[in-house]
Amino acid sequence: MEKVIVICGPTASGKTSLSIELAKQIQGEIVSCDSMQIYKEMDIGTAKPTEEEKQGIPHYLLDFVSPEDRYSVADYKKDAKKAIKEIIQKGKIPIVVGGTGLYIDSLIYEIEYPIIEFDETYRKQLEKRVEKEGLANLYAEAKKIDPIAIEKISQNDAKRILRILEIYHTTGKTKTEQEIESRKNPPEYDYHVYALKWEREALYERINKRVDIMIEQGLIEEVKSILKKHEKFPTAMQGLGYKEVVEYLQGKLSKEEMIEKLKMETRRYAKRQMTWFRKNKQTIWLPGEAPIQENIKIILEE
RNA sequence: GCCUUGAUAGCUCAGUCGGUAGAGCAAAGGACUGAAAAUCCUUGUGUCCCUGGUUCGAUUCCAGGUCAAGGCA
Repeated sequence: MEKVIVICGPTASGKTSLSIELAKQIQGEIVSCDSMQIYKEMDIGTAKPTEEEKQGIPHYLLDFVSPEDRYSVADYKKDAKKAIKEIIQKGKIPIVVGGTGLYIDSLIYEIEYPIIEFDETYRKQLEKRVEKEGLANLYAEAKKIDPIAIEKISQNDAKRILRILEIYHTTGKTKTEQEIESRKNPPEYDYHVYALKWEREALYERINKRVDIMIEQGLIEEVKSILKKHEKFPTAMQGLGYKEVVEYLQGKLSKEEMIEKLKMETRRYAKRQMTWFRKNKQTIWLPGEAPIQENIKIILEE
């Protein structure tokens, strides 16, 4: 089984520089695993690696989706598998790098997502019903359809309640049934998962600094020009840095408040990422503050 | 200098007719299968400014002090 290296870790942990240095030394190519860096035009706020930073290393799944388009794990799984295959065929080693835990899991656990069209009309219909009838009604309905799945879901978790209804509506299957089917196949590659670890304080300091740099580099201008160019953003404007700047541009926050909020939200995001990555017991933890070469040594010894 | 008001959780503040205290926010921990940088769940946090008095018992009442804000000189 071919080996695939996975490098994850919270935001601002140094994944990019580690992965590029590693790729240079082992004839690797990089498959990004980041739900926001996929978008075109969103460069500063997503801390997308620049051409200079890439140092000639090919990067896949970066900068290829319009902010107007919808993109999901299912798309990611398909695109990432294709990229990995291509890299292996070239005789290079694939390095999956990114902080989107859900996307990483779709690969390392080989989760299958059958092809389903997204039913926008039905989603809107459900959202209207939430407004009119209240979420409790839909919760009750979801409970009837899939009592097992609903056990794990809070009565307030609108997204997941709607998803149970959506899956049933479009496939005629329950979420529980679908999840069982999705786990049928064993992983196609030998994934080696590494995660960068930092002391909380040190990581938070890096995050704060990174946000200041983003503002200096012109994040506000970037958001303005995206808003000018596009009208609808099904997911892109959920990105950290984008939604906060939008609030600032709408006059809901002062510039200082916006910057503070962005830092806070980014710290919280990093915390959620760490919770996610801790779950996977086969992950090998790398000290974030160690010299890059030392972490590469650990990876090469595996 | 005088008068008034305030001092309680990391922050903003509520409260205790005297039996050692609570909201929001922040924080910490967790969940996560087609929106995931999203969404959601759980949980603390205390010399109640200091010193003395009254009292079985004071964060609460009284006196003095310190600091802060406002007013008058």
